Amino acid sequence: MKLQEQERRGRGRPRSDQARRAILRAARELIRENGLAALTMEGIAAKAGVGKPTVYRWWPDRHAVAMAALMEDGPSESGPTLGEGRIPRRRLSTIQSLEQHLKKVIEVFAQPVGRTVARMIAAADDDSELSKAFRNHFIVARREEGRALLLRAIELGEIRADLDVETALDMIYGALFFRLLLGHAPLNEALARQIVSEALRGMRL
Amino acid sequence: MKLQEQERRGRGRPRSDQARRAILRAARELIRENGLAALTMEGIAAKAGVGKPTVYRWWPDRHAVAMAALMEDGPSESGPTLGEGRIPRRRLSTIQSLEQHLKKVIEVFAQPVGRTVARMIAAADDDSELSKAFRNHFIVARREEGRALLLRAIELGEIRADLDVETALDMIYGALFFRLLLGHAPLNEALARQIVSEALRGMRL
Amino acid sequence: MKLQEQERRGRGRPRSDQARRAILRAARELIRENGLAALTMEGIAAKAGVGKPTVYRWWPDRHAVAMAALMEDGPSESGPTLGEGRIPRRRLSTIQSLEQHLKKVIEVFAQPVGRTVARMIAAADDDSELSKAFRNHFIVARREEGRALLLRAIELGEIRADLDVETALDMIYGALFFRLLLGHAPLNEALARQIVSEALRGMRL
Amino acid sequence: MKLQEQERRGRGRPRSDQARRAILRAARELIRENGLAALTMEGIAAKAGVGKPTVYRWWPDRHAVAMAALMEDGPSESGPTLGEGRIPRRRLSTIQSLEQHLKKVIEVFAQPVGRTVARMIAAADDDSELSKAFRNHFIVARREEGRALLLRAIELGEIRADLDVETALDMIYGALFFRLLLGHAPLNEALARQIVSEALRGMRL
DNA sequence: GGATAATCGAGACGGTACGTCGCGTCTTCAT
DNA sequence: ATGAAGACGCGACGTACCGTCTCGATTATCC
Repeated sequence: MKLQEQERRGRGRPRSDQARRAILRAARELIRENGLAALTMEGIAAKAGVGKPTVYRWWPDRHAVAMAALMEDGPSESGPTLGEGRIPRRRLSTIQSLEQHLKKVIEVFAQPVGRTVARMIAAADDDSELSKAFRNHFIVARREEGRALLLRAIELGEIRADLDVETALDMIYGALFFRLLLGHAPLNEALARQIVSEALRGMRL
Repeated sequence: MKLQEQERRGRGRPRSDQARRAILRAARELIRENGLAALTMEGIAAKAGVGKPTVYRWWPDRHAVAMAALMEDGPSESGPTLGEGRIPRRRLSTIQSLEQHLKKVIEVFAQPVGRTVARMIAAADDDSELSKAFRNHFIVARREEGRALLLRAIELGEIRADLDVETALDMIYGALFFRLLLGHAPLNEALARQIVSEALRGMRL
Repeated sequence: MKLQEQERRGRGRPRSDQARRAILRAARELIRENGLAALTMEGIAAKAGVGKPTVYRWWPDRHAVAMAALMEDGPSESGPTLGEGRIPRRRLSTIQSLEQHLKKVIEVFAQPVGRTVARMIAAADDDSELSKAFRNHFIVARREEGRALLLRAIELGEIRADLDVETALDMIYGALFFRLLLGHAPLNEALARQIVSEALRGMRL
Repeated sequence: MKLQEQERRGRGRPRSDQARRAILRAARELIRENGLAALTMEGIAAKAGVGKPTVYRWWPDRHAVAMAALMEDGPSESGPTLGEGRIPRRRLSTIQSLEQHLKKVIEVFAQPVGRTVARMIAAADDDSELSKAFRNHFIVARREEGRALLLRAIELGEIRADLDVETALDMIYGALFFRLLLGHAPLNEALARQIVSEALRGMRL
């Protein structure tokens, strides 16, 4: 990261970070107001009080601006649910922590912006760096939290050691994603409990 | 219902089903050739040898045409995997049948059109009848097959009777969907086995 | 004429003169309401409660319908201003009659429909029978009245006998037409007097 | 006025006069090739190698483009027929000059483009600035030449001083217009002589 | 009186052009 | 020499009418 920034240094006057922030702020508000489909580069530039070429200088298309905008203040990190000293403090088992974690994830993604984020991830048909970063920011990071919990649970002997962790994670987070995008059943906190409960029976020693 | 239909009949030139089919055929080919993003109403009309208003007379936007087109000859039904007489013939347990079924689903959705279908489902942010029909056609119908298999398995005593079938189904199919849309891991036949295997341990008596 | 009508007779359902009248009536009202430019075949058919093909069966395009409609109840004939017994009765000289005649013509064409008629005549770039009939109905017929008056004036020795009647008529009616279409000066009754006055000095013995 | 112009300057890319000229040129050629009725905004834009919005940025509709196009190189000015030193040189009386002038006007308007121009003037039912400019360019300017000639003739004692010049001008030019638009009689050079001759008898001392 | 046939209202059809919107690029001026 | 402003070429949008056609229903003449 730092290397990239340093590479950029030296050539000409640095770009106005103020313009960049105005653009992202405008994009964010427009998405909230009218949804992703109604987001246009022209609208962003106009709302940000910025020329269109300035927007294009930073991002190649509206999708990229939207991703950047949502990553800046989208659903916030769910926080350090896995603090070393935290679990003992609350006397939560690792599995209970997983359920708590899933509840938070559900809470975030059940909101309008969360749904937008999920749709953007699903709809993206490219493999640009930004797309990867976006997926990583919103999904993979959470899945990593889940993985850490599962590994810790194995370590602690709460679940069986020969668990296929990757598949288990896809089943857990996939169930959330599936309900969110399909809409065939509610995406509420009860789901967290149900998922953990069902998964647990398969993961028990 | 009948009254409405009767009211509608008899007046004016009837809609040309030939035009309808030509439109869907053109849309299908265009999607296969250039992908969903490059699909335009104008292109569809031109390729179908049809006026633009005729396309709009049938469907409100390109998304709807695409859905209708893919539903007409998208990934075909995976077939009657649960025929009464079939399972004994092949000597497959219900759970083995589920794995076979998942393999077929994966096979279909791993193909380009399958990915397109999945993205369309995920990206749809409306609840129109067509959207529901599309989801039903491609996802819900398969999930129903899965449910039938699980219920049969319960009946036959292959898995525990107090299983939360809905959650289990969301975990199974969600895992597929998740991998397909996130692309963080391959969507291959091995996944079917892994999913069933992991899920099974939780579903055993 | 009768032969043509007899030739037309046949087996099928005869054309509905009621439909014809409804079409012309609708066209007339639409012209009055929104002007000629806003007149459409669809609008006419809808307003007349008639199918489009029925309109096309009678007239080839909207211009033709408009002409037919305006000819049916456009500016009415200015009446028999040249009745043999009428002039003596009113003790008007032929030239005074000409002025009266021009006043009536001006009165008609100064109205909105009159302006529409004039524009239609000017804008027509075809030489169809209907166009000729239209010009004849609204312009030539009046010019003929003028010619009759001039010829009579010559006969009576009110103006010189070697007058170029055709040119004189074009100058008289052309002046009206010119003001109407150019709009550079008012088209009012005073003009009738001015035209006759100026023309007369050139037409006197 | 100057303030408005100054306000407008400096911001943004200036309008391309090259595009403007290409549009007018294309419109002119299309009118000559297929006539006014076949002129479309789309055709103009395509032929000019310009986007449709650019055409609309300059003119509101096809009529306006046509007017602007014809004004740029329509029938050229008939030239300084009333040069101070010219009349004596050619030993033409003012009235003879008027006849010459009318011949030139006739020559121009008897050509296809001249007829188109006349029809456009007649058909225009608005009072936009452009319509006025168009009428002024093609008709009023010539009528002004005629007025100058008549006024000079009065000055020189060639015609009577109490002539109603405006009415006389309308009769003279109206006769041309009338024949052009009605087409009931030829619009040729003989007409110039006839008009002047007939008008003169009324204008003589 | 039944068959035949042209017309009727209705409205979908293949088209053309409309006028607008947004794209991504460019050109100019002010800072 | 950057950045806002905004025009540019382009292409698709969704709509309005065009003039034609295909329906079922109606209304006349002819056999």
